[in-house]
Amino acid sequence: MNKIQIENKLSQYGHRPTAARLEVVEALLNFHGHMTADDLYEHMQSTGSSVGRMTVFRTLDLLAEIGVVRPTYQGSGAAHFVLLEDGHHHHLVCMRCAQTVEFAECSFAEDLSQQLAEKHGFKIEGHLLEIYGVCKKCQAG
Amino acid sequence: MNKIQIENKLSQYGHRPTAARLEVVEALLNFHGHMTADDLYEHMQSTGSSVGRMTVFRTLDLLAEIGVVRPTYQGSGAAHFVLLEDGHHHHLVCMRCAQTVEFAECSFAEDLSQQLAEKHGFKIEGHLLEIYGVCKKCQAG
DNA sequence: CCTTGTTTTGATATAAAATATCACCATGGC
DNA sequence: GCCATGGTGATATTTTATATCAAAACAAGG
Repeated sequence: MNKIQIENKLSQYGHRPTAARLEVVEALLNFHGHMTADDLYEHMQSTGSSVGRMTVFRTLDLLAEIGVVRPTYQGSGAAHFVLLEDGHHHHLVCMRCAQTVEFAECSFAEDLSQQLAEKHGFKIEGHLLEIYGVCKKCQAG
Repeated sequence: MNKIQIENKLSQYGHRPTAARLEVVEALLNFHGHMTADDLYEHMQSTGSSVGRMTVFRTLDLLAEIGVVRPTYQGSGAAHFVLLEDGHHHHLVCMRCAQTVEFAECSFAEDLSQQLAEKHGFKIEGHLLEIYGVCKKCQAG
C-alpha cells in the first residue's frame, strides 16, 4: 500500500488528507516496520518535520481505524504499530526477547473469514496472524 | 487449560508456583475473557485477595513468557490479556468500537507453522489470529 | 473574495499504565 | 538451622496516552 492509496482511503472515510497526516504516512512507509508512536515522532523530528506529537498519535489512531495499521504489544509498555500491507500481516514473535520476524505466506482461508463475517455481522477488512515461539538465540541461552 | 496444567508449566520453566501466582491464575481463569492487568488486580481486590499490584503485573508477564496468555491492544492504552486456551486464540475485533468476539474455528494450518518454525529457527508454541472489521452496530451508525 | 462553520493542529496539562527500587519474606539446598 | 536465591509488595519514578483549548487551516456559500 502506497501513499496515494492511503490518501484515498482517508478521503473515502471522510478524513482530510492534510499535510501533517501525509507526513506521518510518509514516515510510516519509510520506517517500514514495527514502531511505537514516539519512535515515529522522534524519527520525524530528526528529519526536520514540525508535526506535533499529538498529531502523530492521532494519525496512527486514525490509520488503525481505517485498517492501514494495527497496534500490537511487543514487550514494552508502548503500542507498536504494524503496517497491514494488503489488509493483512503475519509475524513470528519470540516470547522471550520479543524479536519479530515477518513472513508473507498466508495460509489463512478467506472462506472462513467470510463465513465468520456473516455469522457475526462483521464487515471484514483484514487480519493479523501472530505466531509465538522461542527464537534460536533464546533456545540456546 | 486448567490451574494444574498452568502450575506444571510454571514449574517446568523454572518458576515457582507460589500462592500469589496461583491466586492470579485462579482469577484469570474465572475472569475468562479479555482484561487489563489492573482489571484483574481490582477484581482480585474485590474478592478479598491481598496479592499486590506488582505481582499481578509480573505474573501476567511470566504467563505471557510461557505462552499461557498474550497481551493485545484493544482500544485503550492498556494491554489486554487473552487466554491462549490450547496455545491459540482467535477473535474478531471491531476497528471502530473495539468490541471483540471470540471464535473457536481454527483454519490455521499446522503444517505451515512447522515449516516456518524450521525456516526461521523458532520453536513454535502457539498463535493468535485477529480478524479486523466493522461490527453490525458500527456499520449502521 | 470575504464570511461562517467545521475540522485539524499542537502546546500544555493531566491521567493512566508500566517499570524500577528496595527492604522484607519464603523456600530449597546444604 | 543457615545461607543463597527467588519472590513479594509498598512506594517512587518514568513512560505512554489522553484531555483541553486557543489558534490555524480549510470548505462551502454568498
